[in-house]
Amino acid sequence: MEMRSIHAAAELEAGHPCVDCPVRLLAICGILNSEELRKFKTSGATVKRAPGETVFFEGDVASHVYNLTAGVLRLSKLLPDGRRQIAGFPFPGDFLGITMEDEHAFTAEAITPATLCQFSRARFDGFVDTHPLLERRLYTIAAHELAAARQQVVLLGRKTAAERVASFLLMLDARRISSGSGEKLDGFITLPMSRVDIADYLGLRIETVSRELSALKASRLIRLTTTQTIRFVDRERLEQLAEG
Amino acid sequence: MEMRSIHAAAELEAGHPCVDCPVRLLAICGILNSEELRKFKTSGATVKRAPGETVFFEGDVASHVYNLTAGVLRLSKLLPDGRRQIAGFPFPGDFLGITMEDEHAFTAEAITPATLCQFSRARFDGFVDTHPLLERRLYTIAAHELAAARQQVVLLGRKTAAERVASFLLMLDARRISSGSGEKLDGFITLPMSRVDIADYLGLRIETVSRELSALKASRLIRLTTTQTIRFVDRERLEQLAEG
DNA sequence: CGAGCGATTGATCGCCATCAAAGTGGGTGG
DNA sequence: CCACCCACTTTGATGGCGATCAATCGCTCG
Repeated sequence: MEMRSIHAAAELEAGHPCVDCPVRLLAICGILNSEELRKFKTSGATVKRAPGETVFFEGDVASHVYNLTAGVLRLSKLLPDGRRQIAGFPFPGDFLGITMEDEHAFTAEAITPATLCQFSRARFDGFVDTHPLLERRLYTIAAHELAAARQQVVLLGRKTAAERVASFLLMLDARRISSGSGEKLDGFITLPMSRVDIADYLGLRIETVSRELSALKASRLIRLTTTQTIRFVDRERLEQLAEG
Repeated sequence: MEMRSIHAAAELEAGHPCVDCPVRLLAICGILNSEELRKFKTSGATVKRAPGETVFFEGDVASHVYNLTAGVLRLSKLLPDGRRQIAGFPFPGDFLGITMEDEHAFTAEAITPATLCQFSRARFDGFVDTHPLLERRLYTIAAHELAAARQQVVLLGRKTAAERVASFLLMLDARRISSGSGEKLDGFITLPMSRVDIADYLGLRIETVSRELSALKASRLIRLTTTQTIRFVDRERLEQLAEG
């Protein structure tokens, strides 16, 4: 993998914006060779967002698609009275823009400083038409997101507060992204999002999330190094709890 | 549409099993011409299931994919202690088998008498490889299912019992399938599933579903002709309720 | 050092679950 | 044809989990 990464970078001319892309092989671009990638890239642009800033709002015309190269986002939807549900936390390498609708169904906001590759949807669709492998890749991504969404459906429909929090921690660990540092310390996870975001993802209130984390700590299943850093002490019991 | 249907049927040799398929144009096969369809079909088989019978269990090796041609199914998952969550109700024309995993994540069972076209996954994948339009169609289906799943996430995470039931009725109406009869009576819907199934889809208990339906009836938003047949009396207020 | 925001902890409330019982309808056998 | 049965649904009474209201803690930044 290390080898492939170096090799792929070498294929690209110096100064090509994708040379340094940290998620090049992870993301949809990973299946394109350098010549294709150059053509692809010319139709795009790099955009940055500070924490709290929005990439697009629900209801916006879905005129672009994005590839997240750095940082963490949240995908959320508001009910008329202000209730909020978060449908997911895109991480580096994730693709935004799988929809058949004209408008975005969810708002995408940065949680940490974020960098995205932006492409016009029309141009992107045209590019996909001529690259079957890219279409295949999109299908694979959609299938994975569908599986994740249905997992969240089970969590929200039938799990208790304690089970939801346990499931969430393990899910974050499975992604194994230590936001910011990029390191992968075994048995540790960093929570890039606030308690409010966690609550809105799990269908709970912030006080309940806090209480359940404290309970997990008291039961010696986890340890809270800082508010944002969690160490797994007894992963097996955590997994049992998460599965109900 | 009527014309196209007749024309398409005429292209097929007599006795071809797809001639009479009621969802031919709706389903994935709709994009294939007759020659392709014949090759495709030879790799498949027709299977039938009575209400309550299973098409596949969660955990089963996903050795086949299916196209539902008649009837209604439920996609469900059990937690170890018996809690059940239903992730969706496949209707005629729906495709089953979007997954990148080796095993099915959900159990698929018939709610009404059901008929499915079954294909070996390996053969199906091979067929998809040589038919980009089919791949495109699969991506479209996956995108729609993802949107539906995320809508359910919002419902389960943030809506009240009354809002969930109202949303559910409107969602069924949007599909506009009167199970069994195939008729589309405006302002009526037929519920092919039991109260238990509705409850397990909405993350509620059966008593709560029953109470909320009674409350909607008392508020004159709906009328219950039979337990399985619902008439919309005030759709606008129902929609307001459903959106929170 | 104080202001301010996010997180935690405590006290109480309310929605939906649970427990319980009665109503309804469809199928079967006498 | 009717009586019974059984499963499903509805309605009623009570309870508990997580929400809400409220206070304090603790960290960051000015």
